[in-house]
Amino acid sequence: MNAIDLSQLLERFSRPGLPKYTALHDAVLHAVASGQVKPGTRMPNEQELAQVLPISLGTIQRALRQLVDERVIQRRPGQGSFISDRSSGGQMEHPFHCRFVDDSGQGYLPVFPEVLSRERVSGPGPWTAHLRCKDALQIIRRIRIGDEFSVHSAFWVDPLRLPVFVSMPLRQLTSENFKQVIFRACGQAIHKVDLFTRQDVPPLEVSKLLDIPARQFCSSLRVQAFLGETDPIYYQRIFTPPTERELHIVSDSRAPGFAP
Amino acid sequence: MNAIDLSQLLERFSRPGLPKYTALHDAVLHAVASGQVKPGTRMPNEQELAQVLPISLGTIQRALRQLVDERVIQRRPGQGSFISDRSSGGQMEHPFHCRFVDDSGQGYLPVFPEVLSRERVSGPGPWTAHLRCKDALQIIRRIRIGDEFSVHSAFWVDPLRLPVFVSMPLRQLTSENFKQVIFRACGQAIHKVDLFTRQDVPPLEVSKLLDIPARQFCSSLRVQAFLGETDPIYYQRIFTPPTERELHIVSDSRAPGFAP
DNA sequence: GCCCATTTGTGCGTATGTATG
DNA sequence: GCATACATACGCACAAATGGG
Repeated sequence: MNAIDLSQLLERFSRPGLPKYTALHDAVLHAVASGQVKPGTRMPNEQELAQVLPISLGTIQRALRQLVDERVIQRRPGQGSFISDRSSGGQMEHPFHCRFVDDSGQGYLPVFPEVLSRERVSGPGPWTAHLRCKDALQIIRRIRIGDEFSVHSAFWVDPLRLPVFVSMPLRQLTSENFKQVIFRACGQAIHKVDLFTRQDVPPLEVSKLLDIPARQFCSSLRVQAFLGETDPIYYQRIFTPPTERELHIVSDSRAPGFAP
Repeated sequence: MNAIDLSQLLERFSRPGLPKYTALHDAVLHAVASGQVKPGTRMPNEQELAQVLPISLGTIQRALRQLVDERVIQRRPGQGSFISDRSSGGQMEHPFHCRFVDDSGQGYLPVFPEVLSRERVSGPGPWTAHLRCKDALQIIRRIRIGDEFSVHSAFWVDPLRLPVFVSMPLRQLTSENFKQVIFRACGQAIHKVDLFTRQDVPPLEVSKLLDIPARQFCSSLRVQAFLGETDPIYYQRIFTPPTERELHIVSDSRAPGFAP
């Protein structure tokens, strides 16, 4: 990753009204998300960036600090700034905001998504309150966790807003990371995600697909995702059958929030 | 909340080696956490702070920006900076990093904690891997959610590190917010919380306490909390009986993390 | 609708401290 | 000890949002 590449990326992500530190943040994020730079890669140092880019040192530091907060990069005095391997890693690493812990307790079980259907649906529906649009594009997937069990995912977006999900070939949809697709399409990262969980009996067709008894209680997870802080971008519902596997919620929550 | 009070607080939280923006951040946080300032209160403006405190404008802005990120304050151009009412509110608002959603879907069910026991326990135990100490102080609580059901909480800390939990009267322990206690004792906020959830059968005595059938599956939540980013400070295990109530995980996760 | 004071938000340039190899 | 590179901090200038007259 050299400063020239970043300079070009930066132009693409610069828009009038957008703070420079956000543009730089998004440019780096894109370079990582798209696989253009591999984990471990060293970035140009602050000084060089400040010379090559039309951004001052302090502003560059602010952008990099945000990337550190988000675990996208790591910075070490005397050494440099490096692309972190935790956040993106490879293709399609973690399908949710949560991941199932493997036997070691350190890593995560691999996931294998399979798209079952993609269609426009008319509202009102579960997505309506969050997305604030009547009709939606619905993508149903079955996602195999390791070689142990499958979860069922229903995903809704506004097709007018994200036509990319309509046009993208099904085959590609299978291997794509949805968050990454949204980031590429909107030029903005998903920052806020609200999770709601409870025990629930899934609809019959879901039980059938997951190959579990009818009326078997599952753990249900609703996901409300926002672009930036307030802008609803997708809605999702996931059913997980009973399993001994622990779900790690990456609640990296930087908020203090007082309570035991 | 005036600048003079903050100035005194700031001195208390200033330590050699500690960045000024952290000291200011912690001072404000303490003022909020301890209830000295009420939600909605207006803070002195940037200029005034920069004049009264031995901190420059840019540094003050950095501290305030962090507080905004953490939802402790809100800032509005042309108006000022205000203590947010979401984060702390009052006494003992949310007992977990998660809260049960009420009927309206907007608010949360009230919680009523009850301390069942507090004792030193010898390791190794569930806490050992996280806290990295053999012996621990264990606090068992039953927490009533609304008037509907109860959850069971086991909480472990290192008594050498947080003797306050040993010395505090039981009655006070009941009404205290544990995170707030830790903040007061350590002068530092809990930033990182790892959550792990799965379906599990609780021990018999837990089933009995929660008044549910033996061998009834419950939702189990493990909590690993850190002071700052890496310093383990407490470990907790919570059993929730089957309920229709949704648990809202405040996963305010600012990390982008790519995936649908 | 428009001007204006207030307050936050962004950005620059620079200086100095500190960790690493 | 020394060069490198990040970390903190300062002071300033101007832009942008808000609310009141």
